Amino acid sequence: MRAHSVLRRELDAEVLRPRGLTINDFEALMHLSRAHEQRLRRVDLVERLMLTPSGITRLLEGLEEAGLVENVHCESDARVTWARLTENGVETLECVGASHTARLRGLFRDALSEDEVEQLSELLGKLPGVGQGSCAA
Amino acid sequence: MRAHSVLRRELDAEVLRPRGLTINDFEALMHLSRAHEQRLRRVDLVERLMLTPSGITRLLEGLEEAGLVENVHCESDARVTWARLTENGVETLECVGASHTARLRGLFRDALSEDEVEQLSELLGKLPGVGQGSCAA
DNA sequence: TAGACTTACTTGTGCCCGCAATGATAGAGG
DNA sequence: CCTCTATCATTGCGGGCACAAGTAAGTCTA
Repeated sequence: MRAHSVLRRELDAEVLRPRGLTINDFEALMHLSRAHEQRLRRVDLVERLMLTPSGITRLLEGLEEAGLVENVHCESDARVTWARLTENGVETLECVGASHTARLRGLFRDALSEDEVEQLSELLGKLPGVGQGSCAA
Repeated sequence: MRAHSVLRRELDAEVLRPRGLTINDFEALMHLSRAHEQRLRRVDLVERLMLTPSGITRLLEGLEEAGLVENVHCESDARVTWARLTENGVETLECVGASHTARLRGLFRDALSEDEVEQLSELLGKLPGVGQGSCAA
């Protein structure tokens, strides 16, 4: 719990806040950029970010307003609306991504060896519900 | 990050919500119960719970309203107001505490061996800013 | 094909909490 | 004794997110 608080605050303050983004904004962009055709359904983001559907709706509202993401409605299933990364979104992610992940790595590397990071990752992965789903960080 | 989300939600939903408490409420009570004379300054709670002063103020507002904590003003330093566990607070903590910590342990024990829990704790403790301060959980 | 159920998403509401600004007290130094 | 700074705490404000309820669309069953 403490570990999470510390890391989250650090990342948030140093890298994202200056650009007006939150950690979840960033992770959403990250997942989109890796997805096929840079687009994902709401439900997919719900699972990947561990938020509720309503949280995702509001998060994407903000991202769309910022011009980083756009809505594309699906032809085969009218219930789903794709969230797709815009050109602008790709660029922003490239700018922010480097310093974000660098900082993240830095925080761990400063404190832990390569092996220890590996161990930690493995241990946390064993916790219930954590195993599946690739993590942006 | 995923690990934290999963655990937190689990604990919150199963044990605390039915009693109208949050995880931070619970941890505050926990720290108070261990403290000398069941009382702590705001700043001490700030550090232990990793919240900001304003967060602690509001949190204690709620606990006081619920009758679990009471304010006692310090004679040697008029700036500080002790937060002290009430009789009612002690009882509530005893009721909730058992099932909460049991569940917490259960979540880890199901997934990790005793040694692994130890390893995990040690690894996380190495992260910057996490080391100092005893954790309620 | 009608009705029941599931799935995908949105909206209203409210809580928790951080940030910035403020007040109040304590201690240090001239 | 009187500032000046550090420390403890609270308040106004806003954002992020969960919960509950609602809508729309797909799927299954008879």
